[in-house]
Amino acid sequence: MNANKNKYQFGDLLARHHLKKTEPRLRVLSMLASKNFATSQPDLEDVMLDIDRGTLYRILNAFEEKGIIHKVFDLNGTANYALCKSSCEENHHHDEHLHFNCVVCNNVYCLDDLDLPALNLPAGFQPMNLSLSATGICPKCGKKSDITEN
Amino acid sequence: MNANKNKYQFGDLLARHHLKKTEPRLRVLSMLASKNFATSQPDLEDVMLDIDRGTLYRILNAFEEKGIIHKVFDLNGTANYALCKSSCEENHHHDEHLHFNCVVCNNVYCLDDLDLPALNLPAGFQPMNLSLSATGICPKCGKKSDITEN
DNA sequence: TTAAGTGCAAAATCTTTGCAAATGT
DNA sequence: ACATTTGCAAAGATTTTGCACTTAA
Repeated sequence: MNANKNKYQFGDLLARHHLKKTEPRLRVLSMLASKNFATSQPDLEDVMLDIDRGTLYRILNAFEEKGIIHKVFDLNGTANYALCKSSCEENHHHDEHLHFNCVVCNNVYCLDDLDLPALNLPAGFQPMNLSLSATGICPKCGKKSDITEN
Repeated sequence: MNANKNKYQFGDLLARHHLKKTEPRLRVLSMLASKNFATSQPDLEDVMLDIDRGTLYRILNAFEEKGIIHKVFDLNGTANYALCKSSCEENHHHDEHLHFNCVVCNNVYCLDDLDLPALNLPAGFQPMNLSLSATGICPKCGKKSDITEN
């Protein structure tokens, strides 16, 4: 079963980061794992009404500090969270990263495995991390409007 | 005189957008114009203690709606504001844009006139706006640490 | 003169924090 | 059994809003 497999994986993941395997944490992890785009704190809260808001903040902050998830800001400046890919789980995050912000559904897609073209910055700027973010229409919303037009 | 010249320019700018030329607005404009990086609301507030906080929010929102300034979020998710370049003053913002986020001073530099390399997105994603954001060390902070190392 | 903008104060949000009870190891 | 984590409630911070007064056009 996938759910069980994930539970093991998540338990492991938490253990590796010296975090106790608690129910709220596992639920946050599986929620984030189930989506291919980043989820905002309000959205998480809506789905997990029974988890205390303060606890949710603490969980998200802890996960972020440990590098389990990363935070991106959407068009409204709201923090959205996504699981880090395995390659950035241990301390250093990916160097290059594309975030696609859909103007319709407002979801943030993390398109990690895209090779970004080289970039030449003005003199003196020392980049540590590049992230390209695009706004536009995501496949899901693009499809919807096609249908509407029929 | 530069100050006077700016006042005229800003008055004009406001008029073009059907906004009254008020003192708080002119001060916000000249503050933003004086920097080559985006300024956060808290920073603006600190400098302009005598302008009411609510008014400041309203001014910034009005400017943003009119396309006079644009908003970018820094590493902490705080909104930072910068004057739009002339090319994006009228309604549509620049398509391509580089924001450089300094991890030391936390300033956000808008490096507009940089040509971004072409990018190929996964199928279905329709980009409307691309913006590359980098984190790293800005020239000013890079220089400081050089000196410290001597 | 009058519509728009400001300042002040109150409300609505959003986020963090302290502490006692519950939970994982 | 003990250190962590949770839930609840209170405190802080941030942002928005209503309204009377002021100001630019």
